[in-house]
Amino acid sequence: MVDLQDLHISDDQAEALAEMLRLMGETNRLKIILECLDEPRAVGDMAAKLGMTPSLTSHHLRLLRAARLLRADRRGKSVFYTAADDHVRSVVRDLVEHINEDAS
Amino acid sequence: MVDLQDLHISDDQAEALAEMLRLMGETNRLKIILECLDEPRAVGDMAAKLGMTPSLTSHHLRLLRAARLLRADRRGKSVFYTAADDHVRSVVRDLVEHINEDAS
DNA sequence: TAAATATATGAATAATTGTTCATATGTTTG
DNA sequence: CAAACATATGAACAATTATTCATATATTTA
Repeated sequence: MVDLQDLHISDDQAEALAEMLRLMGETNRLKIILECLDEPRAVGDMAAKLGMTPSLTSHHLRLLRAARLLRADRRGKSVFYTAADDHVRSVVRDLVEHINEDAS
Repeated sequence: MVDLQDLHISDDQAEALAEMLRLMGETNRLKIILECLDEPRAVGDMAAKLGMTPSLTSHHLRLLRAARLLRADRRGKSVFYTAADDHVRSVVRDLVEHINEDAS
């Protein structure tokens, strides 16, 4: 349970939070995040599954990586992306939970 | 606790979630949402506090209202905005919680 | 009812951002 | 080492979006 006071976040925190939300607020990127939330996914596989070019996928991945939402891990020719940490996983899961329980 | 399956949301849901995140992903709008999350706030008061013009504030409020994140309530000359429902409050609080506990 | 106050709206512009395409880099395999 | 494969990158362009400014609407008060 969150107290009212806790909602007063600093300007810097508001900007940081907004940046994270902005990154998640694009459908393609959100889908990418969801794809590689639980297990590492190769760039090409995601591109194919989500119907986008590898190039575009890579551009989005770069933003997500720069923001430390995802991390990259090369295995041979492929590069696998995963959620950077449990914090990210937790945030995204909470959001999905909310969407799912929202029957309105 | 969320099972892996729960993260597979439909395309429509992904778009809906992305739209919500996109709206929250702009610093001014996020601050507006935070302002009027717990108690109704007048447009002018928010504009003054957040250092933005009433016009711009109103434009943002229109988007938030259209997306049913906030609802408007006129009292005399002023219009007060509040979080549309507990779902919205809950989502935003969860996000703020995450930001606050993120000491990394 | 006229003036003052508060908010909303539309059009125009500025700024940001998503996408594409050509090309480069890194890695494996013949 | 050359060819093939996977990903990344930069520049250019397209699309979206934030902001401003002028003006309109709604409400109260003199």
